[in-house]
This record gives sequence, structure tokens and C-alpha cells, in this order.
Amino acid sequence: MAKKRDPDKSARNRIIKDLKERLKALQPDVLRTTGIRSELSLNAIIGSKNDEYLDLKNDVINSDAEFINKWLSGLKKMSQLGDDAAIRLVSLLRANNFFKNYLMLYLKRSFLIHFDELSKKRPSLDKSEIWIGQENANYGLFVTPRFKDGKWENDKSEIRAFSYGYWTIGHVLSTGLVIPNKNKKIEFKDLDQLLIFFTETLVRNSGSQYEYDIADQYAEFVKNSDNPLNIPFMIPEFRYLGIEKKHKYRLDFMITNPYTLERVGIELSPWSTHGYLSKIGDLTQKEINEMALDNFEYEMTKHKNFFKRHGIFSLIYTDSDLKDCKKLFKEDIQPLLEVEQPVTQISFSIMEEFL
DNA sequence: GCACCCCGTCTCCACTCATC
DNA sequence: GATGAGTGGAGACGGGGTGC
Repeated sequence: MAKKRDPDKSARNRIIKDLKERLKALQPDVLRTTGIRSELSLNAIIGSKNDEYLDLKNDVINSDAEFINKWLSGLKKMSQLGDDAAIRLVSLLRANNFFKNYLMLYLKRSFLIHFDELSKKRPSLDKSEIWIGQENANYGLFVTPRFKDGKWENDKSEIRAFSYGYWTIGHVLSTGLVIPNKNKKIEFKDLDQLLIFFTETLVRNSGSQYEYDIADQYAEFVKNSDNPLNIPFMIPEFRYLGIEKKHKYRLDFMITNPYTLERVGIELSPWSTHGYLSKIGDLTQKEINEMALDNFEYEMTKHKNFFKRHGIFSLIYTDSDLKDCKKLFKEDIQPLLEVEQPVTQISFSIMEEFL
């Protein structure tokens, strides 16, 4: 189904069209003077090296000048290292003005075609895979999942082209949740089905009334939103060790800002499960204090480790907060879900009008 | 060393369907 | 009816791995 048109995107496409026409006009001279057989061959000689000259998976690039600069820096570096294809490109660039002009227009066009992918923050490969849930009911959430050699992995080259906001409701609806080491997925036909699975399977299994309550608030919030697909998915039971069967720690919830990729953990920490000491009738005061210290150390180490390994800061809510989960959700969690896309730094409409 | 296969990159083109 | 956004397939090149 076609989406509503974006005037800035239309302007960008008109600029791309103009660049294509200029490239077409230059092509006969480039092919004649370089001896390259065809347009396809010429484009492949330039384009197939993109991933080597720049870091397509991680670099965030906001202008064609920056893209061309990085590309040429990568080309120079590879030619100095003795790469034959790069040496060939450098010699063509230095000796042939037709080729030089073609290359500059080509790179500019390539940047504009892939502007959406290159200008957004993208998750690194190791942060494109999340495992959630309990020991025998765990699921994987990937950006571009594919099953290969008996396990799930991301299709690396497609991570940057992913069209939904990373770790949003739209993301989960599009990829589903994968079953570890089996070529099976839990897929959701619509939003209602996803939210029911979220509250009644993923969260209810945790056995925490507070988590269940917060999950209900979240589901209501998503249902009432004008644009539910763009809302960050509130990831439940985020596993510290990923797919490993024996888990070390889990976070109650984790929210990722789809634009900045900043992660925030939410830990509901009532005294009854995180501090209360049972069966202490025969223990001395010293032994009781040691037990309490162990509990405290465990909790604090968990949050330090989540930050060190996964870059997650955690907000910890105790009994006084949990007395009113509705208030907690509205005041503390909802603002993390109401994220807005930063204004695009380049206005293609302005470029088209004046340049 | 060579041939082959697979994967990852790119562009072009044909197609569908919403919007102008 | 024309145009444009989005998608998927085809075909190009380059690199790495493998087998002979």
C-alpha cells in the first residue's frame, strides 16, 4: 500500500533524477576513454566497494559532501594498502576527467538514494539481537532475522535499510519473535494480537502483579495512540546473557529510543522480592546483616553489569512508587514512549529551489 | 593457481496502488 | 489519467572460501 507523500522526499527524488540524466550524458565519454564495457560494469566497479571505503553499517552521514569525503578517504587508504581495485580507481580518477566527474555525480546520487538509511542512527550488529523471557519460554527479537545453520542471525546488509523505527511496535509486528535454535517464529497478524501476547504470555509468566499492571497500562497507551507503530516496544524480561539457557539477570522492562538508540531499563523492586529476608529465626544479627548485604550487592551489581555490557541505565522503583502504578506509568514511563523524530538536517526542497 | 560458489554490494526496471 | 512511493527481481562486480 502506498504511503502519504513526503514533499521533501519528492524534492530529493527530483534531484536524483537530474543527477541520473547528467550521469547518462557523461557515460559515452567515460566508457570510451576507460574501456569499461557497459553502464552496469561501470556502476559495479564504483558501487561494489562502498562497504569497504566507508562503514555503511555504523557511520551516520548527513551530507553528500561528508559521504564523498569519507568515500575518497577510504579509497586512498585502500590504495595505499595495495588493493588492486582501489589502485585502479585512483589512477582513473587522476588521469581521466570524464571519469572523475562521473564518480563525483555518482557518489552524490548514491548518497541521496540512501539518505534515509545513512542519516539515521543504526544499531551495531551486536545490538541488533535481543533475547527476552523466562528460561524455557524465551524469544529473540532481531532487526532482520534469518535462520541459518541451525540458529537465528541478522541479515547484516539489511539492518540499515530496515524501514520501521528500531525496537518499536512496528518493528515487532514486522519481524515477529523467533524461537531459539528452531526455524519457527511467533508472528502477529495485528496490533491486538501482539498486545495480548505481550500482556498475557510475556509479562504474565513473570508472576509479578506490578509488571502485569504496568503492562496493561502500556497496552492501553499503545491502543489509544494515533500512531502505534512508532511507539517503542516496552521489551519485557530482557535477558542479560542473551540466548544462553541459564540466565544470570533479567530486567523487568527495557525501552529503546528508536532515533537515538538510547536504552533505559525499568526495574520494579518491591521489598517483598528484593529485600525481604525469610527464615531468619535462628540467625544472629551479624548473619542477618550479611544476608541483607548480599542481597543489596546482588541488586547493585546487576544494574552496574547491565550498563557495562548493554549500555542500559536503569530506573528502579520501590514500594512507595509501586503503590500507584498508574501514576508511575504516566509520569515516568509514558515520556520515554512519546519520542519524536529529530528534524532532518537537510531540506531537499530548499536545495532544489536555490541550488 | 584456477575454477567455482556464495554472499554482499550496487543500479535498473517492472509492477502495484495511492495521490495529485 | 499521470505521477510518485515502495517493492522485488535481474544482472553486474569483488572478495572469501573450498576443492582439485
